[in-house]
Amino acid sequence: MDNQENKSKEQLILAAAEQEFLTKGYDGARTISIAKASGVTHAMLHYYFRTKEQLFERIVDEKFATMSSSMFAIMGDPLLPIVERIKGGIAAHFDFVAANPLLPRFVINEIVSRPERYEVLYKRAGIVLNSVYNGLQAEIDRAAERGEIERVDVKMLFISIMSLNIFTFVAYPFMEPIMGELMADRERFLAARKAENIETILRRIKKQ
Amino acid sequence: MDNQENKSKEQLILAAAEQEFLTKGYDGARTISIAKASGVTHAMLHYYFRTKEQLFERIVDEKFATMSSSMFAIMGDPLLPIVERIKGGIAAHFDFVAANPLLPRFVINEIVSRPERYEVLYKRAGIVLNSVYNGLQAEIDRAAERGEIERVDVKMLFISIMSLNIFTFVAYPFMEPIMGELMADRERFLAARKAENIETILRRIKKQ
DNA sequence: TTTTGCATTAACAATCTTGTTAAACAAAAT
DNA sequence: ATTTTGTTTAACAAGATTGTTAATGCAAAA
Repeated sequence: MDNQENKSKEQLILAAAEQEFLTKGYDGARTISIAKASGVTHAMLHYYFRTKEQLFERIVDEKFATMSSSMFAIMGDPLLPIVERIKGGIAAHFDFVAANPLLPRFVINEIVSRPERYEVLYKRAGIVLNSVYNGLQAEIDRAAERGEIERVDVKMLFISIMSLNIFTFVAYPFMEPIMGELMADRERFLAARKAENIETILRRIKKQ
Repeated sequence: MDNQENKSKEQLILAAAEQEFLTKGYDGARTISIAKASGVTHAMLHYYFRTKEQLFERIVDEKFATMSSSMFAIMGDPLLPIVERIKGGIAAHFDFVAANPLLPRFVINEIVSRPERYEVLYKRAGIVLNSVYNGLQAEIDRAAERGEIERVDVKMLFISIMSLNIFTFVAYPFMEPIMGELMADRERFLAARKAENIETILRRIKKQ
């Protein structure tokens, strides 16, 4: 037992479940369609994961972890000078979201539809992030005092970066048809968008 | 027949349906729970709207119209000088989204889950918006030639404005618990955020 | 070889959800 | 007064979806 075949079967179900849940959400997902997509019988899915709920939680846990690590990407490389650091942070975060384009919508939908469930998880994440922000805020304040950049609130800056980067992907299907040629070539558009987001944020912190 | 009582009953169902669909989406919504919320029997809901699908479409139509008019708000007042116009456009759009905070997530989710359904609607909207953009782009180009502002792509600017304004509300439940005191007072935070978004965009177009 | 324990299947049970229908009802029109 | 028209209710039908179970297979351990 517990051989490669088993592992692989469980993995197959998880992979199919991830796809199904990320695109259709909990309510839209069908266990039978997950089973079909992973090539196992419907009963097998329940044998491995007992309930749809439990299968879903496996996916949610992983996705929440991925999501929070994406937020640390914005921090950038602490060894670089502050402007370079922020520049690299934006780019890293953008690439992260580009590699997981379905993630933000999924996480946001999940939190909106069952907020109580994540309260505990959240309070903790909030505390961790807060101390991390404080460090960066201190560095920004020092740079501002040296006259290198404008004095800004790091949390506000983070929200702006996330807004610009995430919205690009969350709203892509919404905007693609109404933006004409600008978005016709996806790769080209994403590269332009990434540069635009960096430019927008750098101008925000530039000393005037 | 067709008296006030009837009108009011249909309206009650529509109001409850709007709330249910906007918060839970099509799959998560239950006709029986809409009926309960509006104080009519389950059969009555079907009597008035035949199917869940038809009831949903009534809501979708209205919401899509609201959404597209929100996009025109970004245009601002054509009589003002360009910088003031953009400033006013951002503020108007922000207020619009603030008044309909559930709208963007609903529209995006709907488009992602059933894209084919909105293709036609979309191609038309795209054409309209395109010509509108062109007008504004021309004005921006003239102002840039006079050296008043930086030369920018108006579509990119629009995406940035939408990103900053919409993400604030879409991700509010996600960020509220991890941003600590910054978001503790909602009114205060939204006012600060609105100012921050305007500042960010104005700096983006400022001549350096 | 027999036993043990997990894996697998097929059939089924229970519940939920949408949607229908027939009958009762109310109000207005004839 | 009776017919007509639209409203409301209760009961039910149909189908989908999740989850269970009993029987069987199969591979390793004893």
